[in-house]
Order: sequence, then structure tokens, then C-alpha cells
Amino acid sequence: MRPPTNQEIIKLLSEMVVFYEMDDVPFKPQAYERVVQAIETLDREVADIYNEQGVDGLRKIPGVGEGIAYHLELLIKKGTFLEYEKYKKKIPVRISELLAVEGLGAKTIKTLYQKLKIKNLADLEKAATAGKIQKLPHFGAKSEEKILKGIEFLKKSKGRFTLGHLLPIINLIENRLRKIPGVQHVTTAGSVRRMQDTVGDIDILVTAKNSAKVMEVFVKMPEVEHVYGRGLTKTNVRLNLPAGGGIDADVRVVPEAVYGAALQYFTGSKEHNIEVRKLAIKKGYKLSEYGLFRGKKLIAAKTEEDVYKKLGLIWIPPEIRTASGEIEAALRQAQGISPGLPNLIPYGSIRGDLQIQTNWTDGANSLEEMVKAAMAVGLEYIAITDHTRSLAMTGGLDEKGLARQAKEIDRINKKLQATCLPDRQASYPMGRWPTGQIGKLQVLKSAEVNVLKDGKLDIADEALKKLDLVSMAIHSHFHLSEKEQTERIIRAIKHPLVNIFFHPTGRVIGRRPAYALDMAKILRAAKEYGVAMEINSFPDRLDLKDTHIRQAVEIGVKLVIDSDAHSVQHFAFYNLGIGQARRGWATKKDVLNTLPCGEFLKAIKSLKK
DNA sequence: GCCGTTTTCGGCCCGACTGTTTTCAGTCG
Repeated sequence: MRPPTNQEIIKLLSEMVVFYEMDDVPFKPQAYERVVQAIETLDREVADIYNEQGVDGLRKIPGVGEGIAYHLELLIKKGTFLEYEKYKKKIPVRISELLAVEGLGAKTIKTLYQKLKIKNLADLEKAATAGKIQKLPHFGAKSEEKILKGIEFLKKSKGRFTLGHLLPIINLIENRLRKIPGVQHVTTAGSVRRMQDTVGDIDILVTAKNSAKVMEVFVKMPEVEHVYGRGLTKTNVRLNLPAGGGIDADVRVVPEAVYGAALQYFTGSKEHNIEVRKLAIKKGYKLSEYGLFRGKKLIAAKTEEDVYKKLGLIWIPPEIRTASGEIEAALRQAQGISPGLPNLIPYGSIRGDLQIQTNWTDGANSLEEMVKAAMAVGLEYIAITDHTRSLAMTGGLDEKGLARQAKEIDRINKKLQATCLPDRQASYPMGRWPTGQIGKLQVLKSAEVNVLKDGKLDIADEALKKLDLVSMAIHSHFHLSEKEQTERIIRAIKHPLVNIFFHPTGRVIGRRPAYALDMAKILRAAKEYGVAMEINSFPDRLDLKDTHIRQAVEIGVKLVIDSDAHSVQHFAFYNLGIGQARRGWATKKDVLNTLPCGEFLKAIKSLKK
């Protein structure tokens, strides 16, 4: 039997949360919830941990004690456990299916099952359409309508959206709210401020004197499809997105005097906030979105810095507020003990882009157009990385093709440096580039060399030697076993000419999961054989993931952050990649392409002892 | 069911809004 994946374990444990809640069992739901959260942020398979370290390994997962470790062991060995089977028999309801409907929770699911025998989404829709739900005690016409709306939403919604695709609409909404008289701050908090790769909803925090006016403007926006709830401090709507689909958005309006406390609260993550509030309680305080209090006395609220400081912490960057060691680090730093918080890589600090495709293969623009666009966003060097021979669908280049392209690059290097000066003041969707020295964009010869099934590269060494930089990538045989895939990748990493591993997990958010691989092993090999790992900034790649970046940083593997631009519009995404790097605790020193061109080349070559 | 610079027993985050109520439970973040 195949051992359960983390996703399957999470689904089962989440159902246990609801079963216990339906059964009015106290405290167990929270205990299970905590384990679900821990496994969600785990960068390894629980089954692998068990196979290597047994029950002791399971108990090292935060929140897993004797009882849950025992359940997990059975789950891994038998695919289920007694307690779960017991409840499934007692309450034969498709929990996760019903839970996905907006507004339904454990208690409602219980009532619907007991009174109307509703076991799944189809039963629910039938009962709601027939008007049976509104006749139940404590339900009414509105509850029923809400359920039908929820089902409809579920049918056409794809769930989470990538941050990169949402930013334009978020900027639009923020700007509308900023124009309202009396409005002071407008900040999108939540997962957007934490720069998470995907976003489930949009949380906008506003400070204003007249909240009624803010809510009025907000609910009347053309994108608003439905208003879930509207109050003077909180309004909740559903937006229609221009690209199709819909997403929920909240606005909270608070007085300017409590902006910091509210921002801290609404930025999350939920887990981070729970830890911070526990710390507050320990110190005799109470923390809410209205401030830090001792009894009824307000201690801090104006800025986030104040709130953290009064708790004995230093300010923690939003990207790492995940309850995974940042609070302890902030505590240490406030006391002058190291290691404190990492000095995260600043936005706007990328000087060179090492993955760019042109119309020599699957890019939309010519080499020259891409070079000009790169200069316009203020880059100092770029590597041209068209695909190689075996990627037939893109018309991948062979050794001769690469040689021809090299000549073209030589020509452009000569021509453009004299004639095209970058406009470093230009403002771009993702932010403003720093002013600096002008001129001199260096175009490097490179390639996105395809790794064959056996781990060999598809270009001869003689041709690779002529490139400034060699990058490898996986584009086929995604379904090898974890062991085979890992060995294949490590064989390629061992190649003496390889410098960078592009989009290492191969995931495409919302379309394709990562292929099976043992990232810890791959990172150790990358360290040993001097290969840098890419953080691909493309909105639906963002690969490496945050947890892998943190592993890489801990091991001392060097990183690069690229756009993977396939057209001139794609130079707008660096800050997504930097946000991802920050989520992985990366500093400027960890990311090689924050260096000027000459130093970068020296640094990346020196990895290969 | 978990966990420990108040604790190996006794705690477990906080508040807004809704719908159906006549004082509040459920859901959400």
C-alpha cells in the first residue's frame, strides 16, 4: 500500500477537527488543528519521517503528542486509524465537501445531518432548493439563500489566486479608497502583505474619520458581486475578477490611533498572532486589534513597532510571521542574544537576471527587445537562456544554434552599450528601481540546458564551455519515483559545468504539482558541487518554495532570483521572487545576483572549487 | 490532546457580524 501523502493526512485530520466539534468534545479540535497547521508547513513527507525515525520522529512535529503520534502511525501503516473510522461510521458525512461551503461550520453540518440527513454537497443543494433548510429552527430564508450562494461560488471558484495576478486589482482598490476625504492609511494586510505565493482573500485595513463613507464606496465598486456583511468597522464582499472567477475581500476601518495594533492583527498569520497573544498574556497583557492592554489601560497601539517592543520583541517583517521561530529570534535580538532575526534581502536589490527566453525559442520578443526592456528596468546584466535541443516543442537550440546566438549576443553587446541608456527613474508595477550608475548592460551567454531522463545534459561539454553560465532544468519525465528523480537531478548537479538549477521543483501553481524529489538531498548536493538554486519569480512558479529556501539558507546553498521572462512585460515580477526569498529567511548575501556583474561571475564560478 | 521561565495538572486567542432570536450561537479571520 502506498503511504498517505501530507495532503491526504491533512484532509483526514481536518475531518477529525470537525468530528470532535460536532461531538462537542472540548479542546481536541484545537489540538488537531495545530497539527494540521504544522504538517501544512512541513517540507517533508510525514510518511518519510516515520520510516526514518519512527514514532519519535512523528512526535517532533509541533503539536504531536502520544495520542496523535499513535494515530499517525496507524494512518501511515494502514491508511486509516480507529478513532477516524469510529466517527465516520457514527457520522457518515462528507465533511470536507460541506466545509468548503462559505458559512458552514461543524455545528451547522451537524444540524443539517441530524434534521435533514444531509451528507454531501448534492444533498445540501437539493434541500436548499426545495426550501427545506429555512424551516429548521434557528435557520431562515436568508441562511438558505446564503448556502445556495455558497454552493454556486464553490462551483465556479478555483480557490486561491496567485499573488502576482491579484496585485493590479488590489492596487486599483487601494487607490480608490485613498481618494476618499478623511482617509489616512490604506494598507492591504493578510497574506498579501506577507507576500504569500497564493492568496485566498483580500484584507484591506483603512484608518479614517468617517467609516460610513469608506464602506459606501467599497460596496459600490463595480467589481462587487455580493455583500456578505456590512458594518461600520467591518464589511465583507465578494469580487468578480476581470480575469474570471471571484475572490472575497474585507475592509476594516479603525481609528488612526490604533493603526499599528490593527495592522499587526490583520497581517497575521493566524498562527503568528496566536503566539504573540500568548506572549502578551504571559506578560499580563491582552492584545487585540484595538491595542495592547493591561487591564483597561492602553499600553501600545499606534505603530506595529510599539506593540512588538512592549512585548519585549523587535519588529518582525510580515513575510516571516509564520510562527516558525521568528518570535523567539526577535526575543533574542531584543535581548542582544544571537542569532536574532535575519537581515532579509531588501526589495529592489536584484542587479542581474539569469533566466530570460527570447524568440530564438519560446519567448515572444527578440533578443534585442529583451535587452532593451532589461535596461529599462535598471538591470546591470542579464543571461540569455533559451531552451536546448531536446525540448523540441520550443525549437530548442543545439550546439550550432548556441554558437550562432553567441555571435548575435556579441553584436548586441557592442551596439547597445553605446546607444541605449537605461531610464533608472522609471516606475514599474512592482516598485521603483533605485538610482545608480548608468549605462553598461552586460549580456551573458547562457542556456536553459535540458536534463535527460538519465541525468545527462542534452548539449555537448565543448559547447557548454563556451557559455558564460550554464543552467539546468527538468522539462520531462515528471513522474519518476522520488528516488529516481532525486538521483537523476543529483547526477546533473554533479556535472562540472553546471552553475544554476532552474525552477527546481517544477511546480506550476494551480496546474501542476511539484515532481517527487528529496529536496534535502538535492540541496546538500548543490552545496557540495557548487550549484546555485533559482528562485523563479514568475507568479505561478515561485520555485523554490519558501520552506525550501529556508533549508537552502541553513545549509549554505547560494540562491539567484530570476524573472524567467518570456516577454518584455515579464520584467515586472522580481519583487514576488524577493518576497519569496524573504519568506525563506534569505539575506542579501545568500542571493548572488545582488552582486555587480563581475563580482557575481566570480562568486558563482568560485562555488565550483 | 498537548504542554510547561507561574504549571506534570490545569489551562487552552480575540472580537465583529449575521440571523434568528428576546440574549445568543455559529462562523470567520
